[in-house]
Amino acid sequence: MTDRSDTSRSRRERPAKPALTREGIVAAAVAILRAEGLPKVTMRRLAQELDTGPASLYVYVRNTAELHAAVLDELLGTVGRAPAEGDWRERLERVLDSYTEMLFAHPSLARSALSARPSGPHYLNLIETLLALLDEGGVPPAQAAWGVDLLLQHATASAAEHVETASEEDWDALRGALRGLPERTHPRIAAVGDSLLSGTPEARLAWGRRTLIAGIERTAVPD
Amino acid sequence: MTDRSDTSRSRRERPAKPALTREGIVAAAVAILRAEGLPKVTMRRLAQELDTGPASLYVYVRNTAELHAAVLDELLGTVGRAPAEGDWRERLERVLDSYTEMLFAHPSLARSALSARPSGPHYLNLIETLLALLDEGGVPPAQAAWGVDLLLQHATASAAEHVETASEEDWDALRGALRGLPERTHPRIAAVGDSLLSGTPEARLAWGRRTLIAGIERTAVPD
DNA sequence: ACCTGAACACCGTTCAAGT
DNA sequence: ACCTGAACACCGTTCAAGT
Repeated sequence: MTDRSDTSRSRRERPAKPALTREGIVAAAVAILRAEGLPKVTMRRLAQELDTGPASLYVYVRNTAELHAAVLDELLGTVGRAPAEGDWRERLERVLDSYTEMLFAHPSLARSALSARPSGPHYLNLIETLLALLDEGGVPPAQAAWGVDLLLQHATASAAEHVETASEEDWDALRGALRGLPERTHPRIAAVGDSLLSGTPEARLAWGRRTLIAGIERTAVPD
Repeated sequence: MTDRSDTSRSRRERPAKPALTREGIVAAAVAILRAEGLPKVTMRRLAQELDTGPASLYVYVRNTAELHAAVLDELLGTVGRAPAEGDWRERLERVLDSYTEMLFAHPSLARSALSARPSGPHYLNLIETLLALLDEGGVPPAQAAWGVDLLLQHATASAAEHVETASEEDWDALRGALRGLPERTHPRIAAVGDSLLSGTPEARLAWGRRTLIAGIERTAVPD
């Protein structure tokens, strides 16, 4: 079944092995991400894919976190620019939607994006686009700046929540716990019923976004 | 220097070794968390602390994720209840503050809380408290239910952003990238200047919270 | 039922040595 | 300067065997 055996080892049949450069490394990392997910994008696995040892990668990449950040910015390339039609609200939501969709496809990347502040060119383009849309909507600059952070955090965190770490069982556990609570000790939970868990991810995401925008429009930043 | 050598190995000088029960395991995990942070709270390290092999822990804990969730709920015990004084807004902010403070002290726990939906008793108490405060503020139940999720996500994500993974360098990188952008291609970023990175974490957190609450108060949930 | 030693299948990162 | 083999110091989880 396994074919990394002796007989096939020396045949050169690996298709399009990327060069050992930063670009080639990132390209190979994206390929592994697409095929098997971020947890498999490890230094060792990547080195194997590039027919070298893990130590070689450290010439081009500081560490695993930086590698993951580079992968994120690469995927962000598909998101950047704003759509041309609709009023600013619609367009804002569409840009955020495209960012979110990308992250929903790779939740573990969202997770890493939360702690490793991205600063790649595609990320900067996204910020520029969002700022322009909020400006068009008449949101004061300082408020818009902090607002962009909040909107991106919301999208990123929502995606990160979907890493598939037995999370179906977590949900069942929470659902069960909520239903089993006596009204006497937890009256408000009983009162809201299933609302705590209702709605599709998309519906909750859209509501969250509208809620954030409504707040951003009317909450001034401190001096 | 190292004293896990032969001579000291058989002396029993470990203070207050917790019993091999779920409670004892969680207690030991919390102790390691407090002393050395979540990354050190591993099955192997924990087993070592409890003078046993890692395999023994699997009788009481399904896997590492479940262990971390149990640790989170344990620490959540210090947060639960609402303060008695002030109007609902002040009290809401204080409860969220106490939740946030705990997570800021353990950012990696926040990170794991984002993907492993908590469902422990202390977490349920926190939800109940937040729902009661929003109800007191006149927020419709369904809106409050989704709002609680948004508020907790904001607090958790903000804490998770602070995992110390060379993040000082990330910040510098972002700051430098923002400053180096030509006004021609990125006019809005140039226009908002330092606003994108301004403010203390506390100030941004407080603004985010007020922004969220303002939005939650006036954004209806879809039917 | 509970506990364990040993094994399987991995990790990130560093460093001395080579080219 | 770039690249590497080998090592160091770890991981989570399973399983057959013991009590």
